[in-house]
Amino acid sequence: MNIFATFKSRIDAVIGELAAEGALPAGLDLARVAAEPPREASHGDVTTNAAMVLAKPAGKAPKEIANLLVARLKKVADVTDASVAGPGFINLKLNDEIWRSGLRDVLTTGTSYGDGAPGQHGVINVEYVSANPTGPMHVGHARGAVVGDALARLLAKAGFTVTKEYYINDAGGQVDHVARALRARYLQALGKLSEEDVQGMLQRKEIMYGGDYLVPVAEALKARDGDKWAAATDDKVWIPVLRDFTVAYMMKAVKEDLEALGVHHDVFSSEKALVDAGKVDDALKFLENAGLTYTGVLEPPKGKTPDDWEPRPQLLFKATQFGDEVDRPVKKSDGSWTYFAGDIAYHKDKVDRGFNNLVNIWGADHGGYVKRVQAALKALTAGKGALDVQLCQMVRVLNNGEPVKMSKRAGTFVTLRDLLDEVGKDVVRFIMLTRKNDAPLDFDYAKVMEKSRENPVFYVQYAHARGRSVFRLAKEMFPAADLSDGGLAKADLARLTDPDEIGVLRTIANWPRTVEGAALAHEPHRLAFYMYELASQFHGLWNKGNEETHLRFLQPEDQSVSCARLALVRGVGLVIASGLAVFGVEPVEEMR
RNA sequence: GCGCCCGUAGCUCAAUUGGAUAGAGCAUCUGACUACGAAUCAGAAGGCUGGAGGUUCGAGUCCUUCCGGGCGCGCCA
Repeated sequence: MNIFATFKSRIDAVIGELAAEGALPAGLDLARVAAEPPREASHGDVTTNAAMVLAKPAGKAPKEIANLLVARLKKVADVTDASVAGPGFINLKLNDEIWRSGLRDVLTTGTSYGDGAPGQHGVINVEYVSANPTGPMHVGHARGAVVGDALARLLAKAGFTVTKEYYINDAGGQVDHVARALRARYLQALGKLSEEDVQGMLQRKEIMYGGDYLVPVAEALKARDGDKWAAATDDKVWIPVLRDFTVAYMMKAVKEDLEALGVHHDVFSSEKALVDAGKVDDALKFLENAGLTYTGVLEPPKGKTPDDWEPRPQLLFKATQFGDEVDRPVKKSDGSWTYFAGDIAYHKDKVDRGFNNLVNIWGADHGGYVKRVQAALKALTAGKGALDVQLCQMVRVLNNGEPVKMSKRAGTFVTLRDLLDEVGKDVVRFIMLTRKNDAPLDFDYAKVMEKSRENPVFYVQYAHARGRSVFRLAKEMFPAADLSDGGLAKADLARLTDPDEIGVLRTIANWPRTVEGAALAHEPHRLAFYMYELASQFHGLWNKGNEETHLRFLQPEDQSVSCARLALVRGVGLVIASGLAVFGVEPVEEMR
């Protein structure tokens, strides 16, 4: 039960009554009326802006409306007081019992507390990672993977039906380049080239990928095929073979990395399969029939004409009709499709599979690409499809403040494996979600393992572990008590009276709002801040008991109050566990 | 040059998406351990939200413009 949603509907009902009696105009739009927790706790328990947002449409002063509403709201269930404040806010004070009943909800629903009604928001497709199968996953991919996965879990929790998807860029020039690089490493494995030869080829740009991660791939190819491809001269023959071999090898590695990170996709879509099935041709035919493609010549970008610029007629998509700055090429000069053409086909494919609500998680370096894909989606769906692109900024990897250098070209970059080996899956996942994704993130090996309040993953886990340790002790202290969630739900929660105890219950009551808000905004990181806040309150309460012993959770002489407080401790634990589940992080039973 | 993102306490970041007196942590200062694990907690101090205009009951949030930073800008993906 979402307390704020409950009061939103009660407030709406009061407005409806007043309208029915003629005190307010009928048919007011209540969409902007909100029932929220006030920022300032001293303002009460629930605040509403109703009087202010209705002032203009109702043609009355905010305070006048507020006074009308306050008189009625005082009589609404659970309200102990209502008052007008500031420019027309209405502050409601509630019976503490409402927070206690919120805690009972947590105990009876467990970690599904805060879930939206399944399917209430329809279907949605989240595409993330989509790393090129040309090398191992690095930190940048890891951030996208975690953000996408957490967002998908969050959306599911809020009541979306979610499909998690990965787009494999296994067509086009990059995978051919990898095939050529693999050929060099293969010849090296056969003893026909030296390391110096390979580095020379790299410097002369004869091959584009030089990382030694291709060495084991070459060994594997040699193990399978011997020297079968050593003498092959026709690159139409050997490139497809080596390319497919690399792609398969890399995708296997990528999937293993994702598995180790706890990321699972429902669907893997292959660009090559799309091309082979003729879907790119179909999609472009679709746009052509709609009159949205033409052959034209693009102007060079203003103020920055590339050295080798030459005007060239190309097949273009009329992206400007859908909000993009320029029309975008869909065909290369050699007649093959551009990457964008493939992406048009891919997004059409998603739409054809029934998805009109799409989210893509990309690296920030693809920011310039967003508008054209959104334009394409509008063109493909007659404006009905929605595509939100969440861009992930850089991750700076540090060790005790020292930057760890990354360069994919030189083959030295921080891989996802490095991260996992260094700090573990749960820490990687949590830290990646402690910033909004469009802000750069510092990932410091040393700091994320620190056991201090500065380290949010530790701080939140510590709160959970502390709660568990109370239960271990409680079982010894009250062997006969029913400490199951169901048993605690029956505890006499009226024994929870301290303002800080009620404060924790307030935060717990805010969890469903937080989940829904974060889901609709596509911002999973909000849950990290929520969990930190809840942990902070819990630690505060714990420590208060150090000085005021009557506030300690366990009172050996008073099982009734102990059980009420255990219910609170359990509620905190369940909400934290529920947030960590969205993050794909295991709550710990004890700190080691 | 153009487009997108960003600019909040000395530092790292929040701010319920347009709400009330802009909040946390670190660092600084002051306190609390014969403990429910102090790996923590309580308190103090710290601000012209980059600058200037505008929109309205109300702006860190929206619009315009300038300054500063990041990313990108036709046959890479």
